[in-house]
Amino acid sequence: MSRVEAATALILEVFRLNGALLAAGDALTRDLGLTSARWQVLGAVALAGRPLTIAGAARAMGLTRQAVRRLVTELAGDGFVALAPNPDHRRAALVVLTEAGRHAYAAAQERQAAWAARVTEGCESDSLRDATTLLRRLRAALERDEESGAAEA
Amino acid sequence: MSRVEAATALILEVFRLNGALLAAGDALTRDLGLTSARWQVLGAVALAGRPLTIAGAARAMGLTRQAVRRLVTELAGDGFVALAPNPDHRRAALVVLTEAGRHAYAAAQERQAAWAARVTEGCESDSLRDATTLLRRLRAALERDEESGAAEA
DNA sequence: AGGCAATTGACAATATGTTGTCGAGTGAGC
DNA sequence: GCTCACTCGACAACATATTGTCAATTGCCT
Repeated sequence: MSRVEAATALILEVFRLNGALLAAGDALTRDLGLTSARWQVLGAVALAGRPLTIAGAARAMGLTRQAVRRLVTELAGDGFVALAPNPDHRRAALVVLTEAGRHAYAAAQERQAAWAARVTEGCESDSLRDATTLLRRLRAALERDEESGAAEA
Repeated sequence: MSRVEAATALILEVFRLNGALLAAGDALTRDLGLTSARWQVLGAVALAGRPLTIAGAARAMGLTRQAVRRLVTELAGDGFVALAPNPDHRRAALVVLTEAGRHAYAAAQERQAAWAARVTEGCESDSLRDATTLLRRLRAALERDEESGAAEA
């Protein structure tokens, strides 16, 4: 199997795994009023160390501002986050977790830890790390390729 | 870093890479009238070895029938595929590539090979294979976990 | 034959994410 | 201070994919 074939197989598996992970995350957090996407937003805000704007959270998650904005609007409507005035920028409010948001996120995180331990049973930590490193490198190369002359090929 | 932390990092990277791959595939095939999703449907049909129904293609791709149905309807509208009567099942028609479909898929495949060779430069084939194997195992464990008692946890 | 469970395509509702566009706000350079 | 490029949130349009539901079809079991 050539390198290109191996890469193609990896890509297709990433697509499948992505779908399966989203489904698993949805199931894991459904009764908390969360979904995979909403949970990930809470995580970005919770783990940032400092308050984030919508655009900042989007950068932290690798999504577009617009996608995160929609999720934040919904999360705010459901009381998981609130928008606090930003002293440094009148227009770009800061997304902060409410008590309910912290609570839901903590519950989700607990479940995820148990779940992750379960499904990675028999996996070496090193293998997981190696795979992560490879995917990261691949994505870096891919993004480099895009912004270079790939468009006019 | 614990196994759970390593798994979490891997999961987040899968989400990001998935998004980046979709964007790259869209850019790669835009002028052919394709997208990542449509291209993948053509691939499933082209590589199956035998004619596929919509549900069969969905299974081959790891998506739902409904998602594939929509794409097939659009692809048929654009002349990339056609629906042929299925001798074995009056209701479930067979998806077949048209001449235009074969043409577009071949062009996309050529570009993808060059692209994959470019972005995997410096990656060992073995590393790609190992990562694929790990992701596959992870997904298998995940799907096993779902259908077992994970829902009532 | 007759019934029944599983599969299939269709349709609807919803969630997620992208691109494109716009005006408001910010900050650096002049 | 002015301008100009950049960033930001908002809005709209669209692509992708899921769940839920339904009736038609099929094949198995009795």
